[in-house]
Amino acid sequence: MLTQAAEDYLKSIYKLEEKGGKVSTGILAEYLDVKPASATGMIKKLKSMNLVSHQRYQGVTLTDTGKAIALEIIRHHRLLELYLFKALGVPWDGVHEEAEILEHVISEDVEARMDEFLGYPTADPHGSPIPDKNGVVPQTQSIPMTDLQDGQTCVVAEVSDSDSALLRHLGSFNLYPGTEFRVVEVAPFEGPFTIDIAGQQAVIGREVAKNIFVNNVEQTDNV
Amino acid sequence: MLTQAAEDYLKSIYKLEEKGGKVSTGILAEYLDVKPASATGMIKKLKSMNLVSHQRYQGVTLTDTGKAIALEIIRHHRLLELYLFKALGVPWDGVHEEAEILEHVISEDVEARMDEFLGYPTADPHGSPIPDKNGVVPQTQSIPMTDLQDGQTCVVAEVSDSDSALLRHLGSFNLYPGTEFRVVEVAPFEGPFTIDIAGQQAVIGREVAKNIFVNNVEQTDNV
DNA sequence: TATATAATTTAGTTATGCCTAAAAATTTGT
DNA sequence: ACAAATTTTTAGGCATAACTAAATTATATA
Repeated sequence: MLTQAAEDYLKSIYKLEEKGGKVSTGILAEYLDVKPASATGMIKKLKSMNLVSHQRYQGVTLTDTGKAIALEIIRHHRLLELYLFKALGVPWDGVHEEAEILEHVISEDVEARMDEFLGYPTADPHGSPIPDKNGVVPQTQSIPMTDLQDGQTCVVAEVSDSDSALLRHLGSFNLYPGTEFRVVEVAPFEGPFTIDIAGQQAVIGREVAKNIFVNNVEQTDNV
Repeated sequence: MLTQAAEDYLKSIYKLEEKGGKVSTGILAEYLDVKPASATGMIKKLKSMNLVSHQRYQGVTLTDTGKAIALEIIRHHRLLELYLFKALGVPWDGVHEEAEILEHVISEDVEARMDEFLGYPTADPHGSPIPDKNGVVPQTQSIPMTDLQDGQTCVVAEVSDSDSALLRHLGSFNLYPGTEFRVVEVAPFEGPFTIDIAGQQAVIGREVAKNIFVNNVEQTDNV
């Protein structure tokens, strides 16, 4: 059994690999809020367990085994988020913190039972895809809200899940995955977005918009 | 926040206080499967946090604060057992092991939501009382099955929860809390009990019977 | 291509937390 | 009161996981 810290490192390496290319010790350390030397230490430990590949100064990569474990933990996390949300009514801005702890301790049996209860879901309450039990991640195609233009209609696909204040803010506009909205105006010079959500207007700043991903984009210039 | 080990010590002290009188270092150590020196060490640590009272060579007692924490953990454990059983269908011989881990990590919010979902229950799947959120333990009066005589009818109140093989054995007879049965015969010389459960006869050995507690005992010599 | 800068690794330290064996202290039983 | 049993103290082990400082290696640029 891996320690919680080791699991967190694997999960972080997976996420960093997914978003950018090479995962350097420094980037990993920054992501986990530890010093680079600490990351080097854990990388050596994970390498000795054949969970990562690593050559000095060349960044780190998950092995197939390491990737499987990372996906398993991400699966736990997202299933838990959805389960807590749907079965126990935990507010969507609170599920991340709960899942962050529980993801390391639930059994495979409980995982399978939650999965069944939820009807084998493919996305968590923030729209992030839930890997299936074989580690296959459902693919979605979404673009950042910051790429939208005036007059476009779209559907929220996913929002960043780690800042609960942001989630509460989005919730106050009813801006959840699945919500449709139309871009009324994009203010010039990197300005905010004015959008229309079911008849209600809302102003969304750039920094917030960066955390929102959408799909089903259509041009609907007519009001 | 207490460590898991510290919480386990508090829980164990509570259970030992409940069953017998004085909790000596040796008894506690044996119960937790550690050496007496380890127990002494933890007792000192708990004492420094005002969770136990202790005078050298005189055994250990929970303070009010320590007792409250012990009851909180026991509440977590038993609520979890019932929740896993009812909401997720985990078999009753498996819920103890799961709860043993989760009891240390669930939040108060999740605890409260499980409690609400379950309708503020007072007993877990093995019949053990669930302390309420103020630490009040529902009182029940039950007697060991070994005290029963021929011809008595009773209802299973509680069974020991820590041996899953025993639980599967009882399950094979449908002998759950709430199950009614009649004692057909008590074999002499500390022999086994022959009982009738809804028309099915079963033979229950002394060692098993010691782990079963019953109430609603009535004399019903007539067949 | 040399050198300055940045990133990474190594080595050693700190801190936590729980455990044990052996020796010393204390209590208990007869 | 003495021997036996129990408990405590002492001293140390092991594992995890973080840190700092110094050394090493890579890279960027002049």
